[in-house]
Amino acid sequence: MQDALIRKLENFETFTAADRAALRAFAPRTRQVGARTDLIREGDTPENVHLILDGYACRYKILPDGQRQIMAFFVPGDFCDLNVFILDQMDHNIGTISPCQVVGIPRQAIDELMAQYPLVTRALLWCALVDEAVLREWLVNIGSRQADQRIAHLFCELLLRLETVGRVTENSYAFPFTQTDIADTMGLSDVQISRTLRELRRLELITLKHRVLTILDVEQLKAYCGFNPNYLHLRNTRWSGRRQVPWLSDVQEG
Amino acid sequence: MQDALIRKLENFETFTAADRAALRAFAPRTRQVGARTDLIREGDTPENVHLILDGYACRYKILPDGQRQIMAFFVPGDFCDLNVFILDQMDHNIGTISPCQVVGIPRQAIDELMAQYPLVTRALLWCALVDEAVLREWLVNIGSRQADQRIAHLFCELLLRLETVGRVTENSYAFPFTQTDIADTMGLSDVQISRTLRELRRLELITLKHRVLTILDVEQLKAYCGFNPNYLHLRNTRWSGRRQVPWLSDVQEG
DNA sequence: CGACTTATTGATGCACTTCAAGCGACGTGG
DNA sequence: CCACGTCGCTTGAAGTGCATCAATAAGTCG
Repeated sequence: MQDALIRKLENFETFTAADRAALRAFAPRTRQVGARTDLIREGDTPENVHLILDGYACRYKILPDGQRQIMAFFVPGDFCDLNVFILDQMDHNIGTISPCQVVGIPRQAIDELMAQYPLVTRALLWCALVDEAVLREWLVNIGSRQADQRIAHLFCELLLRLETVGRVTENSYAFPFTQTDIADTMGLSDVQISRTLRELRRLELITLKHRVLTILDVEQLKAYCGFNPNYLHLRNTRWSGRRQVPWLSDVQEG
Repeated sequence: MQDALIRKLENFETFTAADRAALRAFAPRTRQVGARTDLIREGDTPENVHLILDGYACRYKILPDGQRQIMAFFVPGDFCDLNVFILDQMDHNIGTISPCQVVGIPRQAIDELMAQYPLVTRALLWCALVDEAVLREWLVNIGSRQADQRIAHLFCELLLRLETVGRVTENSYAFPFTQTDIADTMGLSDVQISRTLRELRRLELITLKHRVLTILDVEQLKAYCGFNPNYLHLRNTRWSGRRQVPWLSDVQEG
């Protein structure tokens, strides 16, 4: 349950027990953060790196006219600012969506970790690159797809990302976002999100109630939005496009 | 002229002569590439890192329906894939816009450079983070601004980025993009680009002819689109948002 | 020079926004 | 316990920013 990060990283790299132990050493730093709380704000000088162990968070900017644009979602196992923390000043905000368990790690601790554990270093680097690839795909999503495919694409992406950290059961996962959150993510109005969800429900592609999203037909939803998972650079999963490795399937238990 | 990279990096880090020499050592690998030529394609396994010494290039994806989405512009001094090259497989394409001078650097050479020159390493890391910040801002741009402000924002960004590598004279810079290029960047139609440019010309904010863009009133254009340069994380320039340092203003000459 | 690409302009259509009203769920305080 | 306000969602009606289609003009290159 707490090991979302290790699970995710082991998608890229096969760790030794020492590697895992080094990562688990951060566990005592875990703290609980309420929903709708900023972890760091634009203009702040970043001190700690934030790791989400449980719950959902996001990266966002507020424009002069008050408009909010969400640029990333963070789910369990995600670092919010592994890279960003080297910059002198935050150019955006990071805040929680739902209540979260967050680990704050001093940058020095990260440096030491990287100095000692090359496999972990490689895996973290890989993660950072995948995060950037996701950001690129979001640009494609907003720039090139219309509302219904845009939202369907997001649902597919979250399914795969949450699956790698064991947060999916029978194609269902927690979905604490409001329609306004989705709107500010997709560059659409909240009204349009409502209408689009209605359409996706009508097509029997999804259900969404009590903050739980269920994808009724994954293949059909992927086809609907032209989802290509290559940008997630997954390995060892049923979605990677590579040969599935059966002896890793026992990793899947939450 | 060839030292766009060093100029850009010295925006972040003060180098020693040895640092500069190490960077200049790649110069012999320079090759000329024609306009509209792919440097690397989706599906390829990346070998070399590409550095643009002269000309403009871009990062893009092609969707199943043939739609192109441009995700980044590269100008002199930019690495196209400093990060990406660690991934197993390209999830997008990189191609030139205009004729370019490109340096192809084996990843091993980058590793060696980083092992020996910590200042250069820091500067390259910084660059990579700024590139990601630019990507985030593009998402904001497409997601939250309407056509005219979107394009104005791009013009402002290019002005600053090109200024740091000495490619701007009297608020004019080379602009080899077609209107279709801009359209595929902004998630708009090429017709809309044409109309928007007409509007920006009418407002006497810009002129654009013979592939040269001139910004007639920088402050007004910035105000027009609400441009905030903080995401470029510039130092030592008249745009940084920090107190201007008068004795550095001589840097401005192209 | 002729062939092709790029840019411009008008007419029409549509995807999405904005505005507004209503509704249910939830929490708070009297 | 109910009254009340707030928040999130839904739905309709009207408006608009931009897309699409199509024709012409201007620029570019072998």
